[in-house]
Amino acid sequence: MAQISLTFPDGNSREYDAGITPAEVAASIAPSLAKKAISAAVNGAHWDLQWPITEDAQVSIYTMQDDEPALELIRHDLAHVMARAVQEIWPDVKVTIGPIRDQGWFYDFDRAEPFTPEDLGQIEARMKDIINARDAVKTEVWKREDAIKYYEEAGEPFKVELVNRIPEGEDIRMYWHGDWQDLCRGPHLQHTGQLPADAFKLTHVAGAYFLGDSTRPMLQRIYGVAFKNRKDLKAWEIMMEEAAKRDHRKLGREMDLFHMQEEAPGQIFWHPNGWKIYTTLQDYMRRQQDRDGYVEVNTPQVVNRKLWEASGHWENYQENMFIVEVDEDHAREKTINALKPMNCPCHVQVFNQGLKSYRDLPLRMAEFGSCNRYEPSGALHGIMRVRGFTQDDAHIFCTDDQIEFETAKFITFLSKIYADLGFHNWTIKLSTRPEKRIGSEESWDRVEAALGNACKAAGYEYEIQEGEGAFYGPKLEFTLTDAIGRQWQCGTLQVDPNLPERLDATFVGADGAKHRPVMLHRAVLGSFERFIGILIEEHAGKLPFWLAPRQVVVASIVSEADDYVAEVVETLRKAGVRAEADIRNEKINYKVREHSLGKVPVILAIGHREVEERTVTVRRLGEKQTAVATLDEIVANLAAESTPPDMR
RNA sequence: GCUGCUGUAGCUCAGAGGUAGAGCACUCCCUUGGUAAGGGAGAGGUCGAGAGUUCAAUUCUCUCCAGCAGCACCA
Repeated sequence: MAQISLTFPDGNSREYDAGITPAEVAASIAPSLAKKAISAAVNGAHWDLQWPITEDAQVSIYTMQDDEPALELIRHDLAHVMARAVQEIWPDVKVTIGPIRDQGWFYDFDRAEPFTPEDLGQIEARMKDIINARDAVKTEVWKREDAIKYYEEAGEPFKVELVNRIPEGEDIRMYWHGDWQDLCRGPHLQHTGQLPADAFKLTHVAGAYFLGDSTRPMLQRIYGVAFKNRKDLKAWEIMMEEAAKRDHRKLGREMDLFHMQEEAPGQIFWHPNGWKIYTTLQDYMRRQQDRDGYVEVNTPQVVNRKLWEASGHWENYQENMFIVEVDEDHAREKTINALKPMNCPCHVQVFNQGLKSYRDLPLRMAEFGSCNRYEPSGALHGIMRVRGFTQDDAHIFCTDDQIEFETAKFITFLSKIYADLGFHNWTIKLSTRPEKRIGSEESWDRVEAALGNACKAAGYEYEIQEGEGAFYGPKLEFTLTDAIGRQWQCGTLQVDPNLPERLDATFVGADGAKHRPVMLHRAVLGSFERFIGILIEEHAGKLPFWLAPRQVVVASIVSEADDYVAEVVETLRKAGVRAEADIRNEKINYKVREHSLGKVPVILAIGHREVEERTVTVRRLGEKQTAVATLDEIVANLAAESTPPDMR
């Protein structure tokens, strides 16, 4: 038999017979290692202990000490164990796929009856039995015909389809956990006893389409999470509770920011507190735009379908537009209009008024554009995904040659805004030409390069998303990470030569001839509604002082202080601080509790002492400690703090 | 839009085939209290909407609406 040379992490090499498995290699090193081993790395690939090694390779044996492979295997093996448990309890259930995901895994089943929460408990119990049985995991590579025949006989139509979908030349690998069998690429653990019986949890059931295809029947998906030990599972549970505490829908109610109701699904009734956040943010954005060379416009809400037909939106997005019909009782002839779902066609109309010269370019046209989209009911989510929203939208009309400079300028603009708003952790993704596209290869080459160069010029790295661009041009996406690690795609810049073409936008060039401008669609926040939702969750409601809708409550301790409370409030307001009085007949404990829950950043308490000394006792949200300040001091400090970051 | 679940007072939730309950919030009274709930009294509900079964429906059934979780979607 041929010999191969395996090199280990410590640099030593040993000769083995070709076809040796990592399990045997581990045994040759130490019996204890063979027992502890979970999988291996062979030339960097994650390798099952049972897979043969046929050529010289770098090999390392993984144990549960190696976090990444350990978690991958735990979650993946648990997916199989769960599917086995389900089929043991309900033999008529059909299995489909069960990949790992996030902190756990899911597995999709076809079953007439819905799974109930009680079923999940039963499945979990059975899974623990399987783990305790320490069943061996076995694997084999099968011929396609054999696998198909096997699944046909087993009555597993989804598996037959999955086997058929495996590309020619790829192994068709079968796995067994005990007697239970599944089609799987692997790798897997040695036996089910390597799984932690106390560090996983089935979280919920939901519908999911087979292979994500909404034209196919819906399956039932069971989600689970798993970790290496009980402690990590607990930490995850605490993290979930933390996320629930930050939920903007809950905080929106508690802080009296907004509400939504049945009569206007997906639309927001902003209360005074929430609207203060909104207008403060909008004022800030307007200042940034003004400074960065934008002009601001405002365009109609209800626009005749002719424009949407010309722009191409009618054809592609009619289903998602709010249609407004005006009938003959109201007008001479019936007209069909749509609430604008986006601002760009209207901006082209503004551009098209009068002749534009190359000297007018780049023309940066901004609008806080109120848009309405008929989003599918299942997509709605608090104020994050709504049917009525306002974009911080702008279109930069420019020449091809100006794309790179304008993009770099935009990235710099966006980075300052994110920094001002407290987001320092964000990334750029460049989406390149998709399969279905218009335009020449040369122009795609040029524009993709322009975007990439612009990122570098602005000093940022970017990640490429192959084939994810729009059919008419590439785009940049700006994704920020929040305080608890969630990612939000907010900013975007999209190159569009198509719409100017469709709506016949032109400018007169230096040569006296008409030319076609290109449009850069761009947004920093995305929509105010969603961004405010993100801000609320990022800060768990404790917004930075300048954005906090209620900044200061001046609370009396005794009613003799009422006049001085009024004076303090008045003085703060004159200094530009949002202050209000609380002179209710309640104890200071009660007032502190209530305003703390309302996330008011500063409470000024006023009793006899403060009245006499013309001071205030300052209590900051989240701090137990109080401090005494003179009225002059506190007004000066809070006025400074209330100043938006760009005006300091 | 799809699958599943949910809808009872402003909020959080309990409840039962015979037209409803708690805590907090609200109003009034007492209390003037020094940093996360002082005490008492009172008021408040077409039980999401419509239809059906029944002597009787908020409760059971169906349809619709909305919300929640996930999927699909996100120009």
